[in-house]
Amino acid sequence: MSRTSNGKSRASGRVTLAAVAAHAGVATMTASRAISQPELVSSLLRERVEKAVEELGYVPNRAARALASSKSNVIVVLVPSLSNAVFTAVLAGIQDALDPYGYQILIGNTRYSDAEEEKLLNVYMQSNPDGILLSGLSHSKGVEKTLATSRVPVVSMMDISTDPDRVSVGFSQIQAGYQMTRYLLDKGYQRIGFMGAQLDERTIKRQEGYRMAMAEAGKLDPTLEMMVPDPSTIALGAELVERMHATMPGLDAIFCCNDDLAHGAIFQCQRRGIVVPQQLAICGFNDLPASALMHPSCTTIATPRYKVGFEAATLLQTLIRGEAPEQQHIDLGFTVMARESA
Amino acid sequence: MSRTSNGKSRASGRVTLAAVAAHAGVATMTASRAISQPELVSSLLRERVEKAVEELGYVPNRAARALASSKSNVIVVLVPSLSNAVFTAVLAGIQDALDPYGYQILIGNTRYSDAEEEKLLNVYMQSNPDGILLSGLSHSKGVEKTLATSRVPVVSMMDISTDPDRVSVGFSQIQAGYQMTRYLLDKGYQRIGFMGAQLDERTIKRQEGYRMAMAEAGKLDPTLEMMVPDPSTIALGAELVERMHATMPGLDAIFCCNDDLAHGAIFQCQRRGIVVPQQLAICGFNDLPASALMHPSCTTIATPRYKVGFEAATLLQTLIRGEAPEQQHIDLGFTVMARESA
DNA sequence: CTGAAAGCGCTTACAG
DNA sequence: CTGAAAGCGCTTACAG
Repeated sequence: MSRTSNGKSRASGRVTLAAVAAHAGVATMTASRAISQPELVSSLLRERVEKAVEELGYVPNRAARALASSKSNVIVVLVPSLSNAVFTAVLAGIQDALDPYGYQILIGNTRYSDAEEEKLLNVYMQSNPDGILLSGLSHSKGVEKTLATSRVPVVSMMDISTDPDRVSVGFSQIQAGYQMTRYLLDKGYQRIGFMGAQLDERTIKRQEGYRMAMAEAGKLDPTLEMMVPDPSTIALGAELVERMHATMPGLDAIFCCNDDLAHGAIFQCQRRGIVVPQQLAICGFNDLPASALMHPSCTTIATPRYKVGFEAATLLQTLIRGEAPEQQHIDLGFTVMARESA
Repeated sequence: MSRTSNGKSRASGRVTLAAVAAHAGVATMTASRAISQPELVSSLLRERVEKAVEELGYVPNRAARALASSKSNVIVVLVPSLSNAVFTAVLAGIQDALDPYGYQILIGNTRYSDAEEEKLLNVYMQSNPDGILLSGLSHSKGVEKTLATSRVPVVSMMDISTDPDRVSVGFSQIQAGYQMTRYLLDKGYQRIGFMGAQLDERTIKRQEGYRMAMAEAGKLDPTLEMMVPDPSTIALGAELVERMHATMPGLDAIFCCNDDLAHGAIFQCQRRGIVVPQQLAICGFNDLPASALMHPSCTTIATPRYKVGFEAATLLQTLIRGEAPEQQHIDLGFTVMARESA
């Protein structure tokens, strides 16, 4: 009806709340409430507003709402990889936990780089997020500073911290590395190698657990460790098992820091006629879907990645509401999956 | 300096552009320009503004910028899955193409549901996106309507359309299904089955290509098709190969609609002692990393998924700038990867 | 339960 | 090259 259009308007052309209100014959304020807090509006006016919304095809402007309310309803999630099935499962858990609450999730892929993480965080801070989910416990000084000055609630995922100033959801990467190695030792393997790639925080901690167990058994031998900075892939696992087999005499088992490497190692052994586990035992970490089904099936550690995402997002909401969490650090544990390959 | 703080302020507490300007002794407008279009500001003032930004730790408010400029710098991407490596590769391509231009990417996971896609799109429209990237060519009426009325540039990914009102980047799913089947026929296989899951648009089109080739060869037989709506997984491939082998007499090859199913089928054959490809040939679709490395290696179709994302995002930017694209439909092709399993 | 006014933090459109 | 004014489309904080 009352379409004000003087040539020099800056209006976007979209239907505004004011237009809806005019159409419904109420004040803008009433239209706003009818949409956001309908229980505060009489059913008569509420229905008129709803009808106007429908007829005009009104779409709320999120930027305007965020600016006026200084609540963005945005949650930032930073993960090291999107191609790694572990983190897509974490994301699924986050989405399922947040879905009913109308948050907009901003996903940042740090590509395992602290510098990239810092860059992404700084960009995402422009969106004034209500909360932040981070992967891992160790971050750049810049990230620590940004988080400290912004006072936005943060939950760390994948590992568990003991820091009273932090909130974390995950499991002990060191303990998991330790238990996998103990499993191999208990099975009687003598010369157990460690295959690590990417060299991110989690790889290093699993290696630390491996070393603890090996030292405890009096079998620690640094020449049995193969650590490379390349991204973890099946192809790399195939290549490294070849190198380890050739250069580490007497090697009878390999603890691969994740399942991709382990699968590649198993495939390569099949191709080369090395019988797994009789000639060489192989185990991995994460329990990806193929691990249970490949032949031989892959011994590994099952990790609660979906649950990590779900619980972390749930905990973050508690913090956003300003409530104190029941637990600041939630240990979701892990399970050794004994299968055919080791 | 001039900190105005009367008790009833609605200010967020964050450092504003106005504060930066005051600190630098310039007008807000000048501070704005020094940040967004520095070439329009004298170096003297520009440096004073930069210093103020640094000293105050200014973080721009993206909502305010979006509202004032009615440019969101947001690009919406809707994919059917985040756990499927195909779409994470597409996303990587999109991110690499968009990264230099400061867009914020809003990723929506439709979970292979048209209804979910419609819901997500409606929510994301509130962010007033500059452009939209969609997966596939077929969408709900609601989605079509929203896109038509909003007039936001859209590029469809994964398949190629011929519709002059659309813009698309991908390859012909039908042709790829046809060529894979022709490959099997040329190899001499007689009774070639089709294993399809999820029953999404792409599965259906690959099946269509399979049927074309089989009919052409006079070998089309509907009893050789196994179609189930469940999500495609390795476990499902293992289960379905078992059913097909048991119920389809004389079956000598299976075209699985994707690599997950094919890998599961190959693993299961190994477990059951069915020799691949001598007793049963298996091929897949997409060329996931494991396909080249597993034993036997998996014959499949290599798809340009990273490139689809990259080119689609590049094309979208052309549309956003209001330019006419050189080509409205970009066919990136595909490659039959002949390996050991078929 | 309803509404008029002011303001969120920026940029546009002018003017000089 | 610089700046004062107005406005983007909502919500907050009041008042009635």
